[in-house]
Amino acid sequence: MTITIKHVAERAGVSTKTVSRVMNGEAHVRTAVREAVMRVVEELGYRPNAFARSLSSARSYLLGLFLDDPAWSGYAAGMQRGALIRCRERHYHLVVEPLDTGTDGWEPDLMASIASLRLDGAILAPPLCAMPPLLDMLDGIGLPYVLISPGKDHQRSGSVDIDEEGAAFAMTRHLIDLGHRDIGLIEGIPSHAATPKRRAGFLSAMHGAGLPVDRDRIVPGDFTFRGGLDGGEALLGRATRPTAIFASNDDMALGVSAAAARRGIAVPGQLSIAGFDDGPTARVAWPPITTIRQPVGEMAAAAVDILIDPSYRDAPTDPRFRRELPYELIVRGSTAAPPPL
Amino acid sequence: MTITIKHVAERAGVSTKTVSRVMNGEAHVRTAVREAVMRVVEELGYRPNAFARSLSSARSYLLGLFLDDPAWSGYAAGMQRGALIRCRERHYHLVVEPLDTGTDGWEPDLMASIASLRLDGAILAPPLCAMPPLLDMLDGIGLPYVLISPGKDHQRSGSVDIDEEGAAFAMTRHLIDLGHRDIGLIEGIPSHAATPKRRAGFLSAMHGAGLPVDRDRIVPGDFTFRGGLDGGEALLGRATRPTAIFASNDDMALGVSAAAARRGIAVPGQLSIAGFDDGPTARVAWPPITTIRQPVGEMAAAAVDILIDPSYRDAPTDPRFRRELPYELIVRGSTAAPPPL
DNA sequence: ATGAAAGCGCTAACAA
DNA sequence: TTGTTAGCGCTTTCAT
Repeated sequence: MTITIKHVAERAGVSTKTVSRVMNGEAHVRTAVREAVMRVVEELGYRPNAFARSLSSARSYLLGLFLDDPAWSGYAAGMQRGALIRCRERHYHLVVEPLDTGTDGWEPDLMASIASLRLDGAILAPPLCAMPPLLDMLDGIGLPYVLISPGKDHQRSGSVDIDEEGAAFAMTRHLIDLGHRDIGLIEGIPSHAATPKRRAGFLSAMHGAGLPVDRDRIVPGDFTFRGGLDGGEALLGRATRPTAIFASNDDMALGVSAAAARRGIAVPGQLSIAGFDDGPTARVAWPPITTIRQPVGEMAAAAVDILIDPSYRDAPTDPRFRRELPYELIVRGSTAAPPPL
Repeated sequence: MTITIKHVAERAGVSTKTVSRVMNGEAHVRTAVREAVMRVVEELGYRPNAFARSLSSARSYLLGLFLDDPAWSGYAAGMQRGALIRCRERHYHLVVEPLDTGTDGWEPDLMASIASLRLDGAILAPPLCAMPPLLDMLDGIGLPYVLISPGKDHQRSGSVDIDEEGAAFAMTRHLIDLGHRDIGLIEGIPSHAATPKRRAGFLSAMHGAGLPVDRDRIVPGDFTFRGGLDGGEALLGRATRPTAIFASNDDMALGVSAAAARRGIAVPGQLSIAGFDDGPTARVAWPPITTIRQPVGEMAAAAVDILIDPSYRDAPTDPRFRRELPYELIVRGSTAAPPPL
């Protein structure tokens, strides 16, 4: 038989309401009573039933993490891990909702899930934060949400971000400082807010150093290994090829690495390669990839903190709910000085 | 205001119990009534409150996925994805519980979570299935569970598995068929049930082909890139080195690949490398890794099916709840004939 | 500071 | 085949 609040109340000689107060850390309980109750709780191993609690109170103690990441990459995994850990610390639970916004019909599914679980809030990972219809929908049903690395829409809600443009600038600067003059860029999926920002950082570093950027040095990508391979092939197949390639994430950097290997181009001797994210794959390569560390776990944790903040619901646009976390340039073996002319 | 079962009942002119029956697909409802109710449900956009349902029925419609994977590798991610998708199809929800059994104090946390969520069942990913104390604990509280790739303990409960030994045999055979005679093996973490099985498959293929296996051709590993790198260094640093290395998973195969690159050993020209799992990293390498495809997603889905089966709870040891899914040998660019002598 | 009573929205058991 | 009556275990409201 499961132990309920009644058992505890009876045993402690108080009312169930008092036990409830103690369990929720509410005020107006004498220390002696509080301690007595706690003792009985320990003794009996009482665990409040999450369903009963959610049913009677307005809160569900459940947060949703919405992901649209078909590749289920290290990025998504890191995000989830960070959110999960923080949720547990705060006595919340996390419900992961993988969406496939590429296919039709995701909307009712999501709605059903939200409605039946009475989520207290949601974390939207990119590229979902750049989907106004989704945000509108959430606004419509009054579900608070926090955006991770949003684009323009970050005014309407809390958000956690890094300085994408600054990071891309720093990486490009690193390559320039090594002596590179001709650098190629492989972009990310256009729908990700990070894509234009990373390009902007790249261009501003190049232009700031007085370096021209030829139109054919920027090629599209899709954040996958395959995309990096194709982008790398395109850049390395040109009559004159760049001495460095900046891929907009690590998986694509690995793709470039593979393209170089295929063509017998030594990395970093003849070609420097840079990535972005510092996901698990960046270290699982040879040479290991120079990249930008994005603290995905901490970003997710920060999002949880924001959602749990009792005042968030009423003032989601308050600037203090917009956080920017620091990135870090991680120099590894894939970048070096360009080959002598 | 949220729409409850009462609103639907009233509007449809039936009792709440009838609505409940319709929602749960129970029998004993006339088609006409069922349809009428469904229409109202659609009209009002009614979504049953999961908490109320769980509170009054014995079930929570929640399954737990217990993972102890500090690296949060592609393996764990694939497992989760598979479980998540199947859960959604079956109108269940998944709660992911990352455990750290390496550290003390995980037990009360887990217990609290299980108790307060009233999980209907749990999926135990390796190496948790090889932890008798955990299984005992779950048995103690009467929580049904399914083991993924268990070792000896698979008698006591439902399980989903592949033929680890057969798969390792097939991979070794593949290398032998290519002409390799001297093959190194990098093992996995000893606590994983798969480790001894994969070694057994390796040895039986070698011995079956009349090939000796020197003691120093088998080195320990830990399923990480770093471990593969070290293992590779060890094997490639010997006076005479093997012409092929079979790493017990993909991440380690990548490590071997890196070790080879470091020493200027061409893959597959001078060294063949094989992995296991066919996780995301196997394709994110150059050359791509020859490996064993383990259908992790389907394995997790199968585990969900078993847990949801109404008769599972009463007969967890029934053989029909022990499933073995097919593996597949995936030949990619990392294996080829050995170099001529 | 504490308690009694009344639900939260649903399903189980029983009745009709 | 359908409806009625009690709860599930907790929190809320309102007393005291």
